[in-house]
Amino acid sequence: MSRGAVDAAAEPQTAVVDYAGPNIAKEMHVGHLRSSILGDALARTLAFLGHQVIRQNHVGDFGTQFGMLIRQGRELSLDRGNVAISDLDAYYKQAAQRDKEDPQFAAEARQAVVDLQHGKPEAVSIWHWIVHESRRHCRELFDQLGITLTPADERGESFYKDRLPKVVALLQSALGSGGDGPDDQGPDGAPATATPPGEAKVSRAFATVSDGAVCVFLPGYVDKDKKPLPLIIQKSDGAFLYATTDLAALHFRIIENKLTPEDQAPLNCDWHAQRVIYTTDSRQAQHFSMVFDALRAAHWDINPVSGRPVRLEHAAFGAILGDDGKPFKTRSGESVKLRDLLAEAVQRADEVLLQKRPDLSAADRHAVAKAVGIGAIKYADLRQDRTTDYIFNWDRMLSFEGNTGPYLQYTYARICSILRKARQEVSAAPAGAIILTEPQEIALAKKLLAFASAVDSVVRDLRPHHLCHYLYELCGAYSSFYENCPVLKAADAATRHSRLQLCVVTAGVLRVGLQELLGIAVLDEM
RNA sequence: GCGCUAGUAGCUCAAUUGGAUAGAGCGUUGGCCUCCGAAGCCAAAGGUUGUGGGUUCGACUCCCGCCUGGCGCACCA
Repeated sequence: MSRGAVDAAAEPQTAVVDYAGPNIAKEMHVGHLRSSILGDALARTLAFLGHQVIRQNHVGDFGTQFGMLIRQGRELSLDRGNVAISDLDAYYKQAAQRDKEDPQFAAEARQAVVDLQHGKPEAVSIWHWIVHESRRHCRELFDQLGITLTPADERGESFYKDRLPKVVALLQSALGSGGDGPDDQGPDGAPATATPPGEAKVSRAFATVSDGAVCVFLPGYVDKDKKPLPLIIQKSDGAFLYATTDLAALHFRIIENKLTPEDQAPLNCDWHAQRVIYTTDSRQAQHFSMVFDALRAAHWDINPVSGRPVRLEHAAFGAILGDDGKPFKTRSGESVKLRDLLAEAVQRADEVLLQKRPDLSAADRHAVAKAVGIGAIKYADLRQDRTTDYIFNWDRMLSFEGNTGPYLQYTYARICSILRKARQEVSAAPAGAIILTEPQEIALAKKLLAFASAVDSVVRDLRPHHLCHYLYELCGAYSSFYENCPVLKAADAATRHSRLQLCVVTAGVLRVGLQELLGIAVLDEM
């Protein structure tokens, strides 16, 4: 019962899960929570079903903000290898403050960007140091959260920087006009290009220059004045943008599939993605819609191996709100640091355990508190339909009652308790049939059989809350069974054995579902 | 203004994608520990699914209008 009777997918796919990583110059905050938890649950579930999953942490590590950070870093040059950025936010704020107030600092910061982009060793060295420290910080939090991202999964903006000019050039060539490429007219009659009169001759080109910026015009997108809305891939000053990097990343993941000598991150398996999933908040829905459409228009969405279109999905999610229904912030209006949030969860769980389990040693209690506190946060997030906003409430998620992480963990621990006792009493586990007579036994067995379809709906719709809902109902079915059907004290040996088997299977499904698929730790005792 | 999204019990959320009497938890009320972990179980009360039309044998779900909230809409990510 190691898989809960779930078969591997008939047609395994190569799927990229892009966790849409944090901006590396700042400390991680509550805004990164859903992306990490959701992306990881999806990656874990896809992998469990036998798909080849390529996890990607697409960190923001090459933006203009690095200019001032590098400039700031120059003053910490002594023993840089031993200096840690203990508080990235403070460091960032300090740099931003000086950038604002000190014109000379700002000028040097701008120069530092150029230095970085030209590979000047001094700037690159400081950049490496900042990135290294940030990476350490991220890894620490991912470890705490039980996120399966590793350093090898990290490809940020810097990874794609050398590919951006080529991407723009390719999109500017006639590439998109071949075959059944985009028409010059959108379906609603809107022109597919907004090329100024002087440049009208490039109308067959796919990407066009408008107001000095390289743009891709796609049918169906208009701005406030009903004029065609471009996807800008190169600014008028020559700089590249988020959309450029996303297109370059998609091109790399689907088509390119090879490294250059400069690339730092390894290519640990054959890419050529058949499915690409982004977990970012819903505000970016239009951005991804346009990027995907641009990719399709360029025919870059065709997998070179299968010749079939790649499944491109934006697993958008809503905001985390405070009790007042407004974005979750600290009392002083700052964004909540992820580190503080996790610490508070563990602390609160520890306080509850102090009441419930005064017999535990401090060390044991803390270990349980960690699993319970982190699990509570993750479950509270995953149990909600990702597309909607939800209200973050400590008391609700940690109440240990009702549809919460702790309740599911508790149910699992209770089963384990029975199994421990059974092993003590049973010398040899006899093979035998499961006999279903009591209504609670039948209900539990039926529930167990529904596991596979719950898992399936997670990857079909990218909705882990279906699995949460299922696991919660399974726990309810088990609890009813537990109340009404004695296991260890069953009337006869066959019934006892049968019920023990039901316990084993239920525990197996809970362990797989919670721990392996959702990334929520289970405990034999709590 | 245009687009996306949401509105379901006092509160927080579901509803297997159009199926039978709209389900849970919290809270409220009442039961169940000499019995495998009561962080549990059983039961009750609580609904004109924002609103007005339409399609359908059948609508929380699909279509149209309206109301309310959130978000987005040319060189940020």
